[in-house]
Amino acid sequence: MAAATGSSAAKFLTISQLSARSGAAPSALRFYEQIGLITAERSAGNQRRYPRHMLRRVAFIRAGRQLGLELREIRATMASLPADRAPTRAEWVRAARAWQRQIDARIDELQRLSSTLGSCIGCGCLSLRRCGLYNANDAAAAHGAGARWLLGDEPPVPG
Amino acid sequence: MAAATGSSAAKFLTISQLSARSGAAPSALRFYEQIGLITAERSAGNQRRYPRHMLRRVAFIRAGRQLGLELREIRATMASLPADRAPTRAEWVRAARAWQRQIDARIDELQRLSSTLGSCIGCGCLSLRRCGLYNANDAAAAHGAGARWLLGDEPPVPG
DNA sequence: ATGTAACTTTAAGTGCACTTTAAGTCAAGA
DNA sequence: TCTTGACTTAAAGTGCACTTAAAGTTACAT
Repeated sequence: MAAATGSSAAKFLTISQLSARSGAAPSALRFYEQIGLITAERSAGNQRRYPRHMLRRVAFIRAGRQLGLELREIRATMASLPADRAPTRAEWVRAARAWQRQIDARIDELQRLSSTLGSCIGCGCLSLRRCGLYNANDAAAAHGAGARWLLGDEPPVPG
Repeated sequence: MAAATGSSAAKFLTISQLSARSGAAPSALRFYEQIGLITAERSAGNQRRYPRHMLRRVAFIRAGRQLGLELREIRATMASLPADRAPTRAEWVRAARAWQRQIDARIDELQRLSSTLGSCIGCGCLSLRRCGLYNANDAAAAHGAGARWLLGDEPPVPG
């Protein structure tokens, strides 16, 4: 076996070890480093060496991506976590709660849309005037146009 | 006032009328046409003219995008809707239900992740061995690496 | 008839999150 | 020492969903 591969009890991880255990491709890890999401120390020969707590950090990033968060949002949340050591319990709880709020907001949004669609199924959505969803989406209405008339093909002029 | 702008009771809509009422930019409408999501008839002078039911179709696309669906998924769902006329109630109900299933699946996924994060907050996630989330994410596990060790920095070797 | 807003096209550009490529360097077993 | 896999870099490429630009045409009130 070549390089540092296999020394699983070592203090530092190589990029392929971190990749294998975090699920992020090596190229992704280099990219994360480029944009300042993670950092790496270097070996004598200029290869990246990651302290073990970096695995938690990368896992956190991957989990965020799975939740549909953008890297910039993840970066914002991670700004409260230390880059050079494992977080304390209090630090971790704060960060995790911030995410839970974002997830829950997204769930609310989807549930609202799901129930909109539900009523929509109920009414058949073939007539705007009889559709209870008429102007149901305030966020879109605030934008001026949006999905105000999700189903209708007539302007909101009563009569 | 120039062009067809303002004739809101007309049988056909211009691209800017459809844009204003659907919330999609004219460039987006042209793009949707390019990839076959919508179609347009043409005026004598080669300008796009949309039948009124096209508004429903575009609204459907926009709603799907808001739900986080990709255009290819939206296209798949819309394949069951007629391109040249308003859908019947039965057609609409089928399509809407297909979406509701997708939304609900996404909600389930997020709720699972939210509760994972919740337990995670509870345990502090500073020790893999004591963390109940250990291997909680089967989807990731199935992929080989994934977020199997969301929080830990040790391999899943008990003892 | 004229002015101008709205339209047309094709091609290139944008932002995100990466991946791939190319050319070269490092690490370690045989 | 040699070989080979793992690593390094910078730059270009990918896929998605559009937007912007440039150059020219159409529609319509006046």
